[in-house]
This record gives sequence, C-alpha cells and structure tokens, in this order.
Amino acid sequence: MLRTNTCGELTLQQAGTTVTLCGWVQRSRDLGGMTFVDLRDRYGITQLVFNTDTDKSLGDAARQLGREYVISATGKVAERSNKNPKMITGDIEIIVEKLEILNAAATPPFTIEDQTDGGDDLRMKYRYLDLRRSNVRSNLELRHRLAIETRNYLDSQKFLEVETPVLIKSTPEGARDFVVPSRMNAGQFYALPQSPQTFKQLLMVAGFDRYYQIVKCFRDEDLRADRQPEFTQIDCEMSFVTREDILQTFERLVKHLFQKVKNISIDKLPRITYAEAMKYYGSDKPDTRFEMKFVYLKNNDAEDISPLLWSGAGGEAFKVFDDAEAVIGICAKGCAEYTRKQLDELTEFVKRPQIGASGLVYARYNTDGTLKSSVDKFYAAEDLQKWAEAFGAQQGDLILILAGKKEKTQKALSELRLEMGSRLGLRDKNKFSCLWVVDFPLLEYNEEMNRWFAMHHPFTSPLPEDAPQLETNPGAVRANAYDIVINGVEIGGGSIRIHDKPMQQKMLGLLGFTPEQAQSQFGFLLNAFEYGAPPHGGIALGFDRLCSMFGGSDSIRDFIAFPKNNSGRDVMIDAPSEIEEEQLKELNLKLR
RNA sequence: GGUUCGGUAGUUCAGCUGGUUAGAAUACAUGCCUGUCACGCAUGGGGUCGCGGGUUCGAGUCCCGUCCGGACCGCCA
Repeated sequence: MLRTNTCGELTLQQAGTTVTLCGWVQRSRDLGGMTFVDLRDRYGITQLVFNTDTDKSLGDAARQLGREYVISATGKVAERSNKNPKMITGDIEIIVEKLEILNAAATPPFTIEDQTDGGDDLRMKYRYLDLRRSNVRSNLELRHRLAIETRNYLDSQKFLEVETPVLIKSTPEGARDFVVPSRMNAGQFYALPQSPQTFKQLLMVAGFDRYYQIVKCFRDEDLRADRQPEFTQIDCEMSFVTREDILQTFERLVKHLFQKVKNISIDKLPRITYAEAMKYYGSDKPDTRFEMKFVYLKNNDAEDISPLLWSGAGGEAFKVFDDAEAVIGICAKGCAEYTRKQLDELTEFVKRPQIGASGLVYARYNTDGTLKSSVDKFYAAEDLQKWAEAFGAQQGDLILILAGKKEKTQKALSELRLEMGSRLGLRDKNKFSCLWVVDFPLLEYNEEMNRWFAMHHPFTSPLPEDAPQLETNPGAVRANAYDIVINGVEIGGGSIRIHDKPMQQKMLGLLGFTPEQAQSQFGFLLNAFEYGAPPHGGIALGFDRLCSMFGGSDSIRDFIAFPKNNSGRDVMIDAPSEIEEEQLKELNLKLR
C-alpha cells in the first residue's frame, strides 16, 4: 500500500503517529514562511503543513504543487492550533516530513469544487474530473446504497437475480430499437432490449418463481433530462400472485428504501384509478405533494358533474364556455393578491405552444368577500359565488379556469396546477408523496395508424371482469396494470401478465398482428405458454429516476457515471462515431 | 420533426438604441506575506465575440443560413 490512511479518517486520536496519505491537491495556501495544502481523496480532505523554517527545500517543493497534482505525503499527525470545525478532519493536520509527487496535473478546465464554475457540456467532456467533485461522487454513492438495499430486500423475499441477454430480437411494438448488425449472419440484426420483458416471463414458465435484475435497457428515442438512451431498471417478476401481492411486495420495497437510505417512514401508499387521476389531476402521474384538485364547472360527457355555468349576466353569452366540452379549474390558495402582471404570466404560460390553451379565465376571491373575475361581463355575482363554493374557495384565493376539449384542457390544467404548486412552494424536494395508479386502459386507439396500441405492452392482461368486452368495446377494457408514482414522477409500472396462449393470441390479433406475424415475432412465448405457464406478474422500476428522486434532483444525468447528452452523444469518448470501411464490409453494410 | 433559450478570456458571465482601446469575477503566472482553511495584498499575460454570408460609413450588437449546447412538445408499449 502506498498509504497508511485515507484523507477522511484522521482525528485527534491519531495525534503523534506517523502516517502516509495519498491524494489530489485540492488547494494550497502559500503564506510565505509556511504553506498549507488540502489533500483530497474519496473519503475526505486533510490539511498538510509545510514550514520553511523546519525544512527549506520541502517548503519550496510544496509551493510548486499545482491543483490536482497527485502526491504522497508522510508526516506526523498533529493537533491544530487553529481548528476548523467545518471539516471532519479539522482538528488535526499533517506536519509533512516527506513529499512525493506521484503525478503532475495540467490545470483543470473547471474548478473541482462543489459549486463548480464549469458548464454541463464541459463537465461531461471531462467527466472523470467532474466525478472528483464530492457532490457528484455522493450521488453515485447514493446510487450504490440504493442498489445494495434493493438487493438486500429482494434477496430477503427470495427473489433470484438472473441475467438476461443483451443481444436479442427487434420487435415492432413499443419504442424504437437500437440495432446491432450480425457479422456471422449477413443482413441480419440483433436488437438491444427495451426491457427483459419476455425473458422474465419465460423464467416464470421455467419455474424460477421470483426473479429480479438491476439491468440496462435501451430505447432509441429522443432524450430528456429524465430520459437516457441506455438506462437502468429494477426489473422484477413473480409467479402465483395476485395484483395485491405485487403491490404489497413492492410497496414494502419502496418503504424499505426510504427507511434504509433516507431514514424516512412512508405511510401506506394510496391507490387511485387512472380514471380518477385524469379527472382530478389531468395526469396519470399526479404530484400529490399538494391537493389543488380539478373542479369541473362543465363536463359534457359525464353525468355525475352538474354544470355550474349560467351564462348571460348582461344578456350576453360567454361563447368560450358555452362552446367548450369541458370547463375545469383549480383553486390557488392565497393567490387573490396576484397582480395583473402575474396573471398575464400565467396566461402566457398556458398559451405556450407546448401547452396550447387559448386563454385563461381567473376569478379573485378578495379578502373583502367580493369576487372579481375576467368574465364579469358574462356572469352575475351570484354565479361567481356558486363557483367559489364549488371550488371550496375562501377569501384570498384565486380560481384559475381553462375551457375547451376535455382531454386537452385536462392536460393543460395539469401543467398549470404543477406551475402553481411550484410557485406556492408546495413541491418540496425533501417531501415524498407516493401512490399507486391502477386500472389503466388496456388499449389506446391511434387515429393516424388506424389501429389499437397496447398502453402498457402486449403481454398485459385485462381485468377479468372487463375481458368479455375485448371484442365488443376494446377501448373500455381496463388493464390489470399499475404504476407507482412519486412526486409526480412515474417511478415504475407493471401488470399481471397474460399466461395462456389463446388470450395472448387474441391480444396480438387486436393489435393488428396476423396469426403468422404473431407466431414469427412472439412464437417463443406463445409456445412456452403451451408447456405449463404459471399465472404471473411483475413490475419494473426506473432505477436512475429513483436515484435522482432520492437525491432531490430533476435530472438523472448526475446519477449516472457517464451519461449521454441531449443528442444521445457521449462527448467524452465522442460516440457515436463513424466506423472503418473494412468493418462495414465485414458486416455487409453499405452507407447511403 | 417542431417550439424556445443560449454560444463573448481557461471558466462563469456582463456588454444599453449599431459607434472610439470588448469588461467583471474567478482560474492561471510572478512577487510579498509564519496559522491559513473560498487566506490576503500587488503586478501581469490571456479574446477568430461558434462559423459563413448580408445590411451599414461602421456589427459582439440587426437580418439570413449553418453548427453546437440546454429545456420542452411530438416520440418514449
């Protein structure tokens, strides 16, 4: 060993002993007669002292040290005359007797500090320097902790970790596949898995009973702050279970992780249906750290919500509301004081093309009890009063209303709800609100493609009570599927799978596969179902998202050692890149 | 494929309505300094204003194109 100790562990207890530390020069402070050097490794920072009086040449050598030099220093641990309470090793310092430069370093392009001066692009290009920063390192330590605790829990529940192949077969459903040409099979391609879905089901057929894998998955789609082309899932599957068993097993996993990693106790996870989520939050992944549920003033296609609109205070009709399929609003507590400018900002917000509302109606419930709205011209005071009641609004609150096509309005209002939540400081990164969303629709109709698509995936089973409707009214069939949502982020999802061949064939038929296509694409699975497939179901949790959630960040990139940028590039190694003509030839590929 | 914001010193940024020698902080270098810990003080070097074209007497600034990066929409079963 080149060292006797690390830079994060020495205290007064070791005072007087001679130690050798190795690490990187964080910073040096040259005071003329003496020089202080902060030596850093993964474990912490320890101060080295050089005194010219004691050893002139050693003092001069210390002055020559640049940032990020790799050095070895031997000396006595001594109590400091000026202690630094901010440092773990702040009580001691090393009076250096021997200094060795193990490797000099060029000046780094950005500062290796918690608050670095480097931008994202530069940090990614020199990611190995970025990873030296303690906050990035602690993100990866958190990731490690979560992986360990996940394995501990699943192991305790008799789950077996089994590796599944990475070179598999391309399928037309779902996301775009990454594709790998096969040299030995000219003109043929492997695909990288979007998830080990079919393999884990085959493991159930094989009788493995409980499987998990912390596994890389690949999707060739555009990136986001929370989406990488290669990402990691906690992938799980269980046999002989009901939905209830799975929800409880993984609810306990989530509680275990919060308890062990963050020391937070989580209550029983509430469950809401997809229909309720859409109705009250306009989203299938509601952020339930705050209420602010939708209130419907009008909803043409629901009988349970009576219209709360009476148009024509001044004999004039408000066409926007009269023509709308739905008129929905939220109540922002204590926002009646919003200025014209703030309201204009909100209007701009909902009118952005990404959200696409055509306008925003507001009503202030003033502290004097009067109601002032942007549609006073069309509605009498008593109408507004009825709205306020419907919203449960109190004096000082602000009601914000959108109108239009129902689904679009729900979606837009969902964005506005989140925006208001943020403005009101209701989305605290240190608070966690988890829930299950259940009973998703099994199928979605795609108008462009003119056919049904699986909302989850083609192996999801319908709810037994809805299955008879598969032929007659596929759109109404609910799936035996569930998502786990934390703070408005979809952390994971799964379902009870189809485990018999006729149902799977029917499902693939609904999705537009001919029997021949079904056989050629998924024959291995259909055949396996003939040989005693147990009832089974499972879930997959987005591990990167889980890490960023626990770390209180919106971006998963800081929780991945070597992430890709927005265009799917690794700017450090400069991938993807062109390949040699020779390689192309071997692979039987020709570029256009 | 689309919307939007940005690209100026090693780095992070400022740069007004187009106008004289493009600034700050930090980093770096040199010197001084014996208890610093974001040490301090002084001095200094450092710029293809992403790239190409246009408008103009004059462009970092305006226009067009292009490249790169960020956020978002589409997409992501």
